[in-house]
Amino acid sequence: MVDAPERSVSDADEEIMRATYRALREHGYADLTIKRIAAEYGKSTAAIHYHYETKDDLLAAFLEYILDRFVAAIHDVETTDPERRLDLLLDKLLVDAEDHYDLLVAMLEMRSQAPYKEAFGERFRRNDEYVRYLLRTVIDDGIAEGVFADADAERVASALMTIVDGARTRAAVLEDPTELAAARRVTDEYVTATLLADES
Amino acid sequence: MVDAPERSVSDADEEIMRATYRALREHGYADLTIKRIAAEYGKSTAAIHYHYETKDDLLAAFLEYILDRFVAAIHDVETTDPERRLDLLLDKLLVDAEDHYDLLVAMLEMRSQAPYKEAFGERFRRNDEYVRYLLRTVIDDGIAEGVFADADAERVASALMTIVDGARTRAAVLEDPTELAAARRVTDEYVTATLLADES
DNA sequence: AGCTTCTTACTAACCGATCAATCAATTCCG
DNA sequence: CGGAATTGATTGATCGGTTAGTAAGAAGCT
Repeated sequence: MVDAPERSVSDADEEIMRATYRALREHGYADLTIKRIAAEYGKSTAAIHYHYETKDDLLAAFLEYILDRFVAAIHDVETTDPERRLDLLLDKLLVDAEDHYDLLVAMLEMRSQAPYKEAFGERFRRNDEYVRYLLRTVIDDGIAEGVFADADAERVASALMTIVDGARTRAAVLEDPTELAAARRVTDEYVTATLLADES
Repeated sequence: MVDAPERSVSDADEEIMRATYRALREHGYADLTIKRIAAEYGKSTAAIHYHYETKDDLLAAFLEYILDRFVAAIHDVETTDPERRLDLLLDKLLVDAEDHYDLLVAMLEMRSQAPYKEAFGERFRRNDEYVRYLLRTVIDDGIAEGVFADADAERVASALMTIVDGARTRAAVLEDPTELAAARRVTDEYVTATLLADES
């Protein structure tokens, strides 16, 4: 009953995910090897294989882990006021990414492998649908409350996500984090033009 | 004088570029090996190394080759009417990409390696600046001719490129080519709202 | 004692790159 | 003109290195 330390059964798993995270930021996805993950883990490569049969299994688990963290981060936007909530969501999607440039690059690498790794594609699509759902919902709420003009919430959400992904890709590829802040202003312009175009 | 065949000095180079292009579309950048390029080339791997010292050299040459083709394609937009020219440029950037999905994916892979391969980053930045110059110029021309409303051409061009890159990333990652056409409509909306907002 | 966890040592496959050797075409020279 | 020398292009074999994954047994915990 002395479960005080409460090192849960999958305690090692959590540490391996963290080690993978560090190795990924340090070496990038293309140069992410089991050896390097093991080095961060502080144990042998075989120890990794004890917990995860194949590298693919580990990577799939890691993608689950990292996207769950992302969802958790975006989930703590609790404001219900539609205009404020949309602002905060876009901040999470664009502004917060500035502090994690290495991760931004690595995630772009992983995303570029989606067409070749079905597990990746599936998980990225699911995440995409979740974000789209959040955006569509807040927009629809705003329309229902009358603070947003009548608009096609689905299309507006898609447009915003395209801008978000464009900014992330450009920030990573051009090694220019200011792309994110610039895109944040574009989303504001877009929101103002399409959702706040009141003819009062 | 009988230079009829005219197999130019760098004839082999051209064929290797084409072989690389085929191998890239077929296997993707991550799985692009000299062996696979040689297979497409129809000769041995050593034959590749005879023409290009290292794999990096070959890849740098290929990126030059493929981006030169892109520039050539975008260059044949000769219309001078600003509104029409902007439309055609955006068509080249978004609509035409639909026919080359495999290349779209591979180019995203290569772009994601820009932070690790300075030669890539440099070349991608140069290409980016060229596209930005084209867009800025056509917008400034339109403003000068009075067909576009007064606007910050640099910022509008950046916004359009963010949308373009977002659509390309999403089309590749989500394996959904319709993202491109959808983004094309967003650019139209954006152009209408920022450049054609005449209060006649 | 017995189960979980881990290490050491290993394999098989693949990678980019290098090597000497070969062949065909071209150039040089008497 | 014609043989000799040179050059460009290519092959097959191989090298050193790295990869993911495996096998067998030791350590440690309960």
